[in-house]
Amino acid sequence: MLKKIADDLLKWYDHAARDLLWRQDKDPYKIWVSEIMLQQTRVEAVKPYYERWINRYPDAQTLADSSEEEVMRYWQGLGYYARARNLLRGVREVCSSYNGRVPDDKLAIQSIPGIGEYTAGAILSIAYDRAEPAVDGNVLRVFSRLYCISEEISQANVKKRIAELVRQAIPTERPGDFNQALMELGATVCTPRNPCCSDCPVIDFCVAFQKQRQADLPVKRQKTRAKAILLASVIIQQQDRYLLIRRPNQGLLAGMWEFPTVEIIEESAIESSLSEYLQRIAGVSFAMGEKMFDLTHLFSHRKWEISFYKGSVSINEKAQSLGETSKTAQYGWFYPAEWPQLCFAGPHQKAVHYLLSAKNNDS
DNA sequence: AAGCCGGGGCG
DNA sequence: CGCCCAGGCTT
Repeated sequence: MLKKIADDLLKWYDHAARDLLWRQDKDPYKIWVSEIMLQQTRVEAVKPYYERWINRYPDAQTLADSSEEEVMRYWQGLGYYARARNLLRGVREVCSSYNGRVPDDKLAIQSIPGIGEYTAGAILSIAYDRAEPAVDGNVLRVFSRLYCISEEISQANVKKRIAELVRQAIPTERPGDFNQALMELGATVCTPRNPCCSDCPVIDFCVAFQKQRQADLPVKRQKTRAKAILLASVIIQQQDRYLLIRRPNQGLLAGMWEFPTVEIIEESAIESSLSEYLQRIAGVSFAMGEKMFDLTHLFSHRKWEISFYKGSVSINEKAQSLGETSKTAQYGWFYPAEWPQLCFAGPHQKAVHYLLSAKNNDS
């Protein structure tokens, strides 16, 4: 029975599998990169990033030798930026402690930063032909339906049970293809909404389909809604350069650049709040100008509503502050021509596009 | 166990 | 608009 599921699934996979760059060889480093990029990220979004990445960093050593600054630029726009930092750390660890070879041991590989339960199983099965489960959101959904599991799937014991069910079904011949086939099925047929059961290669084994419960599964607890936050940002220009500030090294959008921004607590206190902030961060006196535009940006757990204003700083302190720009500074004055070299926080990247296109229309 | 961490596509 | 995605780490 389990054997038949694996056979049918693999037969389906052999003709239904999408042609993806990272499926062209089993280089553990390349599989690793693809799995990290694919975490919580759709295949279509990953494609261009993966291609550019492999062209620039074809092997672990090349990546290990690169600067975090540059690596972050190659990741810019993909989201979840800790993934890139962990990948760089992990690759450096592999080069220094494992002689450049990605470990094939479950315990060792899972101790590498950024590689957890799922990614460990994915790399071991795909790159090393090891019969390890790789249980991601797709597999949880597929199995919750196959076995009609109606408990909440984020619970640790439910995940563990599903991992064991997968383990029992893994064929020894093609464990990597089997895991990928499960994910492919979840991504293209056994989808979250409107699963296409008529196309399913394992419909005969699906308990949820037999009970017509597939639309009710998997059961997930509801997430807390994104909290709205009001922000004010200022565009400050001095002699063709603009003031930018680097966000703290921890937390949301860590270490990325943005226009000076404060949270609006009191509508009437925007200017004083910005003044205090700019005095503290950059040591300049500030005067607010006209409003330029509004912008909203939705994260998974937060919603930013930003108003952008023009602003200026006092002449006296200008000369002093213009000299402060440096790569490691928490703030700096940059020409628009330098902006493309910087990692902007998502919402501010939108503002940059707006400003640059407005500039081009002027000239 | 729950919260944090991005960005985009889709119904 | 809300949901979800080839999750991992921190608290």
